[in-house]
Amino acid sequence: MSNSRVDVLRAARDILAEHSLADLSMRRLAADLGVRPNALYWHFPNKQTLLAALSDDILEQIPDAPTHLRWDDRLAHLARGLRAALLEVPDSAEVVSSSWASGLSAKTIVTQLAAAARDGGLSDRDAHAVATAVCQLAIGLTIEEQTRAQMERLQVTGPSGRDFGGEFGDGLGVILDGARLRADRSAVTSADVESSAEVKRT
Amino acid sequence: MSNSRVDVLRAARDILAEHSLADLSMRRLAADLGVRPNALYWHFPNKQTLLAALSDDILEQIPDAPTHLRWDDRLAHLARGLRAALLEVPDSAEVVSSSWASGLSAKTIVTQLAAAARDGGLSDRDAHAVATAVCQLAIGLTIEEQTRAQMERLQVTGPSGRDFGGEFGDGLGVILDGARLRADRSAVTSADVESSAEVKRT
DNA sequence: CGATTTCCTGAACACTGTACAGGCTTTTTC
DNA sequence: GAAAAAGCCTGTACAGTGTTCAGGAAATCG
Repeated sequence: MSNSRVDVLRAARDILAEHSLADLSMRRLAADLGVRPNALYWHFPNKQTLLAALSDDILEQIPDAPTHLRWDDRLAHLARGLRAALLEVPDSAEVVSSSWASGLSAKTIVTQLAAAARDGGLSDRDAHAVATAVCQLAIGLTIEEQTRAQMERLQVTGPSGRDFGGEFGDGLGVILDGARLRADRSAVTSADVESSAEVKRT
Repeated sequence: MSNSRVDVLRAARDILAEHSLADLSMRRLAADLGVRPNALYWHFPNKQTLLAALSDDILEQIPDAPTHLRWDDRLAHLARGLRAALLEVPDSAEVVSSSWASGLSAKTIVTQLAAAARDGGLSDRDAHAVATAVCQLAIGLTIEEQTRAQMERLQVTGPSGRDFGGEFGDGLGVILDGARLRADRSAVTSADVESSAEVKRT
């Protein structure tokens, strides 16, 4: 009869899925759970941390990259997984964005992406740079896409005519090219120092 | 005695500068202008479009890139100008992000960045991809930075220890590397077709 | 002068996140 | 099996939010 923390998160997800972030109020969420609004404050200290937990929840759906893939393909795989996970839940990109900004959520996807980049021979700095560039691109573009989708649903605007999937693929391609270029560079500069150069390109 | 549209925008900027986005309510803004809240609805149909105008206002401060620079340095110049303009006004990155998402603001910086990339010989698609990657990186990272700054100001959190300037520089470097790689590619593939190849790299 | 534009007021509506104190069940412990 | 503790919720309330509507004063223009 009583709700648990995961019940709350599931209900929150459902509101996003069937309505929008604007409809995700503490009152609405409580009503869907058959409970008074302040009951939610037993599970979460405030709305912000609730949204952060929801954000982590959504990003946990990203599948791990197959280990047999080359590092750059693994990067691409994770990146597309991130975008797919965001697209799965309407307005989730905005939730993730503000949760990352508030520092209340995990950002494990960044470390996963960075790990893949490091496998390509990139320095920690470069690997982290690639990871953040990919994440910001995915999140930023998806915010735009999902906001448009919501506006179209409310009929306040017609179709944008933009191909967000294409834009993301193009941007990802540019970043990956940059990453590969740096992988090559570090391969030649460390060839006489490192012996276990696992780089197998060209 | 009566306020004009630009007065409202200036007052809104001041609230961001001296307080935060959370303090930028219609009531607070009206109070600062010595006016009742609903008076603002003569100038703007709603808060969203007010914020979009504010966003355009902030991004107009980005200086044009010197024409004597090479295309990639011009790109870097514009990118740093974008970041600098955002850092000038606290919480402006979040304002710009939601204004872009709502489609109510101009995004001229994207076309400027894309134009610079096209000067490097990139296709329209690639140029646009580079421009969006740069913008999303700048905006996304600055949202995090400014949110942290606000939290530190309210003492809810200690210093993050992150070097946002460095992270931005690194990410920008990766994207620019990707852009340069594509510039080189299109230079060789179009060498036998185009005669006016202005690319002067290596 | 009258008409029009520009800017504002007063009052109200339907919301929002959150705080405090207290109460009922279910589970754990001695 | 009684006592204690967890877990989850209620009632009420506060202080704020964006926005709407009808109306009004003051400046500008023909």
